[in-house]
Order: sequence, then C-alpha cells, then structure tokens
Amino acid sequence: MAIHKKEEFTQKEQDLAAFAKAISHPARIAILNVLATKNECICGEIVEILPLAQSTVSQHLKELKNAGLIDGETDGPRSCYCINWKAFEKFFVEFNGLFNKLKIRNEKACC
Amino acid sequence: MAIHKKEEFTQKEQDLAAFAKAISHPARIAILNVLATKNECICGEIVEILPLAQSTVSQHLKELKNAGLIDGETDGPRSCYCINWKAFEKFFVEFNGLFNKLKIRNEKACC
DNA sequence: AATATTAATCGTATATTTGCGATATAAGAT
DNA sequence: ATCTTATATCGCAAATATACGATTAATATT
Repeated sequence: MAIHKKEEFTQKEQDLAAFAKAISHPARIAILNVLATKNECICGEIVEILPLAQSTVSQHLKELKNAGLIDGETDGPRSCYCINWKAFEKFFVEFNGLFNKLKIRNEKACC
Repeated sequence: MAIHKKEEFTQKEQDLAAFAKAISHPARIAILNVLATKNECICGEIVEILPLAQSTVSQHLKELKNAGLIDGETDGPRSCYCINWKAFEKFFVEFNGLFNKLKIRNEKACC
C-alpha cells in the first residue's frame, strides 16, 4: 500500500483496532488462555503447549506486551508473564461504549 | 511464513481470532460505527464519510461481510448494509466465556 | 438503445505479519 | 571460568493485508 491511512481515524478507533489486532491471531488467544488459567506462566511453558517454535512464541509475547495486554518480568534466566487485567477492563468498556447503543435498537433487519 | 499454523489451534480460538481480525482496522471500526448510528447505510454514504477510495471501502465491507459481522443486500444499483447483531452477541458471549474466569482472580500482580 | 449511477472486482504496488533457524544475551549451575 | 538453560533478537522467506486506479457489471434514467 502506498500510504497507510490509519492516522486519519479517531484515536478511539485506532485504539480499539490495535487491541483487536493484538488478539487477532489464534496463537495469541491461546497464550492469553494459558495465562488466564495458570494466572502466570514462564515463556518455556507456553512454548511447550503451543505448536510453534520458541522464537515465534517469544515474538507473539512481545506483541501482546507491546499492546499492553500482558505484563512480563524476568525471573533469573526466565521470563514470567501474566495478563494485564486493567487493560482488558479498559477495552471492554470501550467496546461496550461503541456497540451498546446498537443493542438497544437490536433485532432490526437490514434495509 | 513457510506454513501457516492457524489450523493447529482450537476452533474457538480460531473463531475469536477471526472476529478480532475483522475489527482490527480503524476503517472497519469506523464503518461499524456508521452502521451502528445510522442503523443501515449504503456503500456510497460510507465512502463519503471515510477518507478512503470507493474500492477500498468496498473491500473492507466485503471483509466485514465475510466475517459475518454485517449483512448487505442490493437495492437497485446500491448496496445497503447493516450490522449483524446476532454475530456480535455470539462473540461477546465467547469473549466472556474465555476471559471471565480471569476477572475472578483479578487484581493479582505478576509473578 | 444510450447514458448515468453505484458498487464490485481486477491488477498491481507496497507494507506488514508470520514463522523459523541461527545467534546473542543473561543468569544459574558445576 | 565454563557450561547449561532460558529467552530475546536478527535475518530471511513466504503469506497477507492495505490501498488505489481502472475496469466491469448491473440497474435506472433519458
């Protein structure tokens, strides 16, 4: 694409899109799932569970972290990750703000 | 990527990821917003609102339709679109199913 | 029938994402 | 000090996504 036009949309639209993008890959959903059930987890455990190479998992973790959806801190030679609940709360609220008005008039058919 | 490994994840993970991917671009968020406020809308109106070419908007609409998030029917030479609420309901439920368990133990810090 | 309007599709350029092996880094163990 | 373990980063290849202009298709209008 010649020029990306993402900047021409509102900040809220961009934020929501960025959040959605962060969870737009099954591997990242799966990672969040693991973190959700185990509450916290080191990279190696996730690598064992997912059908992906270590470097790939590390990359997905980085993306989730950049998006603010997970926190991570190093623990000796290991890296321990967990879900950033506040970020999820924030995005759920934004989602509802955007789409709840829709629910009201719901059920209406198209055109 | 040599081989895409998306199929190796569960159907639920893939579905959620596909939904997220559909709304992972600000233009598509903006389109949903327009449809949400106007309840229904023809392609041309959306083109006027968004800072994108007609062909690009048409492509985004197609993606949203393929993902099942909107319905569209032709009305003469026009195409009228609206949000598929049932699809949104479905995905909100799935989202909560995946992430509500997290909320319970919430507040817990990382590692 | 000819023309105008509206939207979808095609072709193409460029950017981004996904994935992996190899390498680097950093801390712990011997 | 050396070796092991765990993770991050680099470099590359292939796949996808984004955007647009040009064209096509399909319906209205004249």
